[in-house]
Amino acid sequence: MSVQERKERERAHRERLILATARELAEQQGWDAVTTRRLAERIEYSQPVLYSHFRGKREIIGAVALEGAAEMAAAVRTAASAADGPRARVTALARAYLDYAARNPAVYDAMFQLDGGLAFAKADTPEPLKDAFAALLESLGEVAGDGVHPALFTEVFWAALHGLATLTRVGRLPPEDTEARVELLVDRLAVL
Amino acid sequence: MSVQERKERERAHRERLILATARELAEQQGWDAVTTRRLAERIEYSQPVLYSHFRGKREIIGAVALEGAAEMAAAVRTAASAADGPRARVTALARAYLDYAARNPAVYDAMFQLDGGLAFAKADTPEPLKDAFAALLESLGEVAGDGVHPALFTEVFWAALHGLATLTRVGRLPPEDTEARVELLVDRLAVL
DNA sequence: CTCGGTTGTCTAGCGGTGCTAGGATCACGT
DNA sequence: ACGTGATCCTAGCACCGCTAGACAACCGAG
Repeated sequence: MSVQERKERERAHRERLILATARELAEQQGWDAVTTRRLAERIEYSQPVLYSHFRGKREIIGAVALEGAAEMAAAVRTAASAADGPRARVTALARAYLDYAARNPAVYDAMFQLDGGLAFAKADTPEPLKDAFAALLESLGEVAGDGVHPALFTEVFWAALHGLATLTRVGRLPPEDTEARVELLVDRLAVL
Repeated sequence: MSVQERKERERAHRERLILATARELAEQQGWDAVTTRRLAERIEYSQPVLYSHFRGKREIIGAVALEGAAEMAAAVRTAASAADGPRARVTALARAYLDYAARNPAVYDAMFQLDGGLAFAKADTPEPLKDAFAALLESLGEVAGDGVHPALFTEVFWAALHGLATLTRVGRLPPEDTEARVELLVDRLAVL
């Protein structure tokens, strides 16, 4: 069965190559530039090969989005765990979130702006997405305040971060004041 | 010169027809369904006519976005002016904002999700966009709190609303708890 | 070692997209 | 009545996501 195993390894390797290439291309030139033809050319295979790994372009975007969700969850947890006290934790979380979005705009787009064919707020929500929300909940739940459901508070805080990230990204909010906005958000929303 | 005037009237009328049709089609079947061919067919003209009014599809989306910004500014002002006291005003504003986004998802997409080729946070920002922000500022400025710049506060509050609107729209936040989220947001962010 | 069959890949093409060049047609002013 | 200029349409370009069908390369059995 060694032959089969080798083939599976190669196949998995190529799948990672596809995703890495798609992501790289998207970060460099935007998702519009990620066409199946260009992507195929970059990985030095023909177009149909892509379809033996993914159902279509949507699924490629979705796969990149899941990667991003896992990375972001890790980034948020790392930042939060390195901070002392609830206030520092929440601030670090917010900064880490916005920082990730700013540094990986294409991945963030894949997660929230584009249609990656992913389900949400349902039973069949992919694990990385649920875990990313859980990562936020871990630090935000403790500052929800009395009588406020931690999940509801997390949703609102998350929505605020998402709004800041997207509006900043499209140039509607000047990037200079990001730090001031984060402080205002944490000061007001969190019950410390 | 009456002939020329009549032609200009007809031309303006046709331009409104294009925008109304694009918007209707987008609300019915999403922006993906708004192709130049379908749009041309619906207005009963050939494709190139569209290009005598707009540079391309982007500009059509942009024009719909500007319409939407004006409408939303009006909706927000109406809601705010009908409320007594700062707290009721801010709550009404938030509800009006989210309500407009929920009732006109395609227009909201044109404003914030799609590339309508519009400039922001710059000198050449179109008037309706600046005015929509001004409409928010009018009611939100008075609850910014001491030592907080009204514009900065408005940006943060707006971002939170935008986040709630978009995350709800794509199914990431369950719509049932919208009211609870609005109350939490107003309670915490606004200084009453 | 040969050979049948499976597995994998590519070429070619379909219907659709946004956009445009060039010709026909119509309505106007003289 | 007629030349002229504006207006509109037909036809086509290059590109898109996606797929059918031909072809080659490899595997295991005899």
